[in-house]
Order: sequence, then C-alpha cells, then structure tokens
Amino acid sequence: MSRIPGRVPTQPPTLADVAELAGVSRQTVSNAVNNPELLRADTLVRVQEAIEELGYSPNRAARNLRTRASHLIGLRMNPRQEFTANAAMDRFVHSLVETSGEAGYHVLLFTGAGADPLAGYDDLLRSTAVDAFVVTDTYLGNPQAAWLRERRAPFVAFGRPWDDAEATHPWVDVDGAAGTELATRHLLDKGHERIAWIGWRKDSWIGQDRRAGWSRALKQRGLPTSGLASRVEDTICSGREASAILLDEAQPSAFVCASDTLAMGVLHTLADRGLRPGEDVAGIGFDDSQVAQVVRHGLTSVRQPLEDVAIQIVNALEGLLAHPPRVDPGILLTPTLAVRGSS
Amino acid sequence: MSRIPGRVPTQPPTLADVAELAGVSRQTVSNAVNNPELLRADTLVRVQEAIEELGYSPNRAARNLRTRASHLIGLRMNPRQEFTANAAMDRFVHSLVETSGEAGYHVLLFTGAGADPLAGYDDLLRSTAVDAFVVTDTYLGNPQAAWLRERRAPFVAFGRPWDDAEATHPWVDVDGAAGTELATRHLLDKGHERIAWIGWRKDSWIGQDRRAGWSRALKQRGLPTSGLASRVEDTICSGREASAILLDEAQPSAFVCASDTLAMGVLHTLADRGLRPGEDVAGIGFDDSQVAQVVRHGLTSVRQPLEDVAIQIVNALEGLLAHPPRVDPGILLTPTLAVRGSS
DNA sequence: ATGCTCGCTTGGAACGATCAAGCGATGGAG
DNA sequence: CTCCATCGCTTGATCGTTCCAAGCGAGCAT
Repeated sequence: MSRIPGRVPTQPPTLADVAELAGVSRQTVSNAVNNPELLRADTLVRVQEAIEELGYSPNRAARNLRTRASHLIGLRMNPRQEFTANAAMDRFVHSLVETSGEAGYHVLLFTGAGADPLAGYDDLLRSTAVDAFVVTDTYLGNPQAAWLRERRAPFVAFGRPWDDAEATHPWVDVDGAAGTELATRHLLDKGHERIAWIGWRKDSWIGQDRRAGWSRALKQRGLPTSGLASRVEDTICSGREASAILLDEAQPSAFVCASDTLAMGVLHTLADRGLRPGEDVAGIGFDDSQVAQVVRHGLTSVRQPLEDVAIQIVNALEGLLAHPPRVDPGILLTPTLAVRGSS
Repeated sequence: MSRIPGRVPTQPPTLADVAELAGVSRQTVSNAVNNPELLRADTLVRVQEAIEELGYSPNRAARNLRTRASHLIGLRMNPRQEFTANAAMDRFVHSLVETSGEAGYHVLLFTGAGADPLAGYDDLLRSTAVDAFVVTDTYLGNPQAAWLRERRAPFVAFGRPWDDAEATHPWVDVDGAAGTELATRHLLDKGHERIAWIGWRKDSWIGQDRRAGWSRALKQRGLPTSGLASRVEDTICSGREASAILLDEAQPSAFVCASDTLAMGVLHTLADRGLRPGEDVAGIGFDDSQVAQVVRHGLTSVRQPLEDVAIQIVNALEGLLAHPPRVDPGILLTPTLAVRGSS
C-alpha cells in the first residue's frame, strides 16, 4: 500500500513508496539497501535512482524492531567530578563517537541517576534501547562487569578487570606503568638521578600501576626509590604539599606524578620557592590535559592514545555483535610522552 | 500470543506476556504503563505486579515505530579543536544529558563526518532516529538553522540567531556582554581605572558581544576605552603578545579577555615581566575552564550557567515536541563571576 | 519435449507496541 | 421499563521493516 496521492509530503517516504516508483516489490528495495549483490545490475540502478529521488532512508524504528538491534552503544557519563580524569574523558568520547560512527553505530549518553549506578544500564538493557555498552568507570574494580555479564549484555570495558583475572569480557586499556616508565626514563636520560613519585593511595589499582612504572625504571638503573614516594589525594593542594615535603626531606631533582593535577601542585611548589620548572627541578604529569598544554612553559605529560583505544573498543564491539559473536582478548596500549618545558 | 512454553528466557518479556500473567489484555497493560489513571485500582496493582515479576520494560523500537517518536535528542559534537571553547562544551553536555534524562530523553551523539556539517543531521532526520536536535555551533551565523527549519525538524539552539533576527526557532544563550560587564565592574570596584580588552576579530558575533560589556561598563563611568582594546586569534600566544603590547603602549592595570585562553596569555606576560597577577596587574578570563581553576593563584573568570542553559533547552524541546507544539521565545541567561587570585 | 536447477522476484507473516473502535455491565434519567 | 451515557476493559488494525517460503521465467541437460 502506498501513500494517498494527495497527501502532503510531511511523512517521510517508505520502502513501499520507493518500490512503487521503481516498479518493483518492497523486498527488492530492501535487498537493494541491505544486499545489493542479490540484484541484477540494471534493477539495482533503477531502485537506487528511486531512493535518491524520494530521499528515502530506512525507518530506524521499524528496522530495529524487526532485526532486534538498535545500532546504538550506551555510554554512561560518570558523575561529574570537577577535575579528576575528566580531561581524558572528553577526548575519549570524541574519538569513540567518531570511530563508532564510521562503523555504523551511534553513541547514546546516559547517567546513572543518583546512587545506583546500575539503574541506567538496567533500563536501557531491558527496553532493548542499545545493542551494547562501553564501560569506563572500572577504576575501583567494576561491579557493572559482573552485573552485565550475568544479564548477557554485550559490553567492552575501557580499563582492565584488575580484581578479576578470570573476567571474560573484552577490554582495552592503556599501560600506565609503561607511561610512567617512559616518563622516568626521559628524566634519567636528562641526567636526573633522584626522581620522586607523587601518586594516589594504595586502593587505587590505576595508581599502583602507574607507580610501578616509576619504580621499575629506577630499579633497573640501580637507583633508590625509598623515601622518594608519596601517596595523596588527587588534588592540586595535595600535590603541592607532598612536593614541598619531598623537596625538604629527600632533595629530588625531578617529580613524576600520577596525574596532571598533582603535577600542577608540584609546579606551584616550585613557583613558591622560586625554582624554575624544567631547569632547576623537572616535573611530569599524566593525561596530557588542557592544563598541561597551556600552563607556562608547558607541562610534560604522559598522553594516552585515546584515539586508538576508541578504535580497539569499537572493533571489539563489532566482534561481540557479529554472528556468531567473537570475544576478543584484552588489549593493552602504550602511551606516549608529550614533552614540554617542565622537563 | 505468548511465548512458547519451553522457550529459554533469553528473549525479554513482551506486553503480551505481562497481559497473560495478569489475566488482562495487551491494551490494558499498555494503559497501565502509559495512562495508569484509566485503570481500576485493583487491576492496576495486578498488572504492576506482573510487570515487576517478569521484569518487563516496553520495547523501545516497537514503541518508537508506533508513536513515531524516539525520545532521542541529537547533539553534534563539533570537530575537535584542541582547546577553544571546548572546556565549556564538556560541562554543557553533562548538564544536558542529566536534564534530558529526567525528562525521559536520551542524548545521541554524532559527528558530521568530514566537510559537510549537514550530512549527519540529514541522515538522522530522514531515518527518524531522533525527535529533535540541539544545535550548538552557532558562532558564525548558523546555516543549519535555516536548513533544519526548511525540513521542519524540531531543534533548539544554544546560541542566539545573531544574523537573523526573524528566526523563529527557540534558542537559549548566555549574555556574554553581561558577563564581561560584570568582570569589568568587579575590576572597577577594586579601584582599577585603566582596564584593557583582549578579544577576537570582528567577524565573531560572540566576540563582539563580549567586547560590548567591557566598553559599556567603562563608558558608564566615563572611563576611556580607546587604545585599550586588541583583537587577536584565540591562542595563548596571541594573548601573550597582545598583552605585552598593551602594557607597553597603554599601561593598563587590568585585563578583561574574551576567553580563558587569552587570559592565560596575559598571565604568561605578567610572569615574563615579574609582575604578580592580582596584585600588580589583574586579569579576568571567560568560561571558567579547568585551566582557570588550577593555574597558580587561580584565574578569575566569567562562568556560564550551563546547568541552567541545559534546563531551559530541555524545556524548550519539550515544548516543541508537545501536542500541540509550543515554540518558546529566546532566552538569555546571565553568567556569574568566579573570583580567584588573578583579580 | 520434459524435467530440473538457478536466479531473481513476490506476497504474506512476523517484530511489539499504540490507536481506534467496540462491547458488556452498570447506573441514572425519563 | 426503556434508553443512553459512562466506565473498564477487549479486539482488530496498523506503524515500516525484514524474514520466509513460494512463484516464475529462463537456461540447460537429458
């Protein structure tokens, strides 16, 4: 059945409209869109012309209903913390949207309204609104992972399953230790021998990982680490205090930090004491945030390859959603070092 | 028709399943979900129990197909520019996701792949994937606005229709002039009399708007503006150079800038010359980016009420999508001043 | 000439929800 | 007692697409 002739063109054209115009059946139009190789060349051209002429595009809802797929990927926005790790997030979302767009997927943002972080997932999952999730907040173990697996919801994690080596879901992560090792080596090459670490408390997996790179690099050269490490909250203030104490008690000539925030604290301390960053004392941060780029003289920082992370995540997602599904193994990517004036 | 008895529970429950369990018809279940007031109290309870027991949630695709609505709002991510105005964007997206979530809408991100910024809109529109758009990149006029209107696509703009006073679409914007006026007054109250402006080139509507607030505040007190204004690119380097020249030629005691980026340039110049920000020379930025918050002593900055912007935008969207549609007039919100050490 | 396969096309039936009309029971008014 | 409106729920049709199985003409071998 086609549109009533005198109908206003408010309604978008349907498959049937295209079929009528091209003089073929609905199924043929559907094949022209989804399996063009099934059609004879001349028929295909005719149908494509009709599609072009009407400006037809398949109705997403109808297609989703029939195929039980939405081509949407759910991404939960972490509760907004004014500064921590957020810098990287923005870049990551950008990359993810672009990469998944090329693969025919769109990104659906949502928030876990209030206390229960699973509420948002549950709703989208049960209403079959998304095909899969990208889970990013895996910094403290990840309760979602077990929950999602239990519900057989396809998902890929940005972040290792730290506390669960047996986890079977695909994941992509950045090798934080490799990043801080890179940073520490860079300082060693510049002649520094007393290199301090300012990081997070022990219960942070990511923090422990990043710290490991620093100590590994030093130990490899037979240099000391004891007395040169500090564990604090991820605030500028903490970084500032920690660096002041370390300077007094251990006289390091350089700092490697678990975040740009902490590194900014170091820069503040240097300024307090009239020390020139990069000349008197060096400092390196982590995440290559906007701050690192615009601060005076620039802050050397470990940069996560978020574009590559997004590519790998989308790739893993395509695997999960393929027929039959393919579960990729975890992938660990190596960060780079953005060298600026502070080192 | 219900599920085949022996079927595995892989398939989510449908309306029909709930209906069977509750001993009512499909339509009654539908009403229980969408128009509960139509049911007798005891029936409603019975249906709700069945819904609860099965963990039922309406299938989005089916509902979308029937109601011709997706409850999705399209938001185009601007092509990533490493720093400009991006800071605010992140905060805005957060607020938008949260606010629209409360109104029952989700945010769908997409990118205009490549050159044609309209391609992404067109695709989503024709496939009826989204109900409406939020348009943010209206800084240089907005070609999308005319295009979307022509296609009768509902949309709300974050940003005034500068070049088209006759535009009929709803919009929400922040009064940039009020913000810079606030900043300038703040400096005047501190005793400054020679206050310089560093802004963008004339072809930027937003830049002109922000500049107007500075000159208005000065003229109101009978203070001079000539020779105190500079127009440059939005980079730190430009801000640094412009402020150096202004200091030499016009001896201002304070700067108001069109962006945090430019203000950072000012801070760099002050540091170059051994001047203390906030004590010797004051500086104020715009956007209250992360940088403003973490730079040493802090950078005073005009803060856009992005949470309120999001609320108003969602409100206008709800109007557009209501039956009958309601087209709200444009809304102009007033920013606040985040006072820090630089002033 | 017959039968069979092959390649493309065709009508019918889902997918799971909502809309519009219908229908029996109840109750108040005439 | 009849009529009709109202209430509360049920029934059939429909949204636009893809899947399924059948149709059908042409080509080829027997």
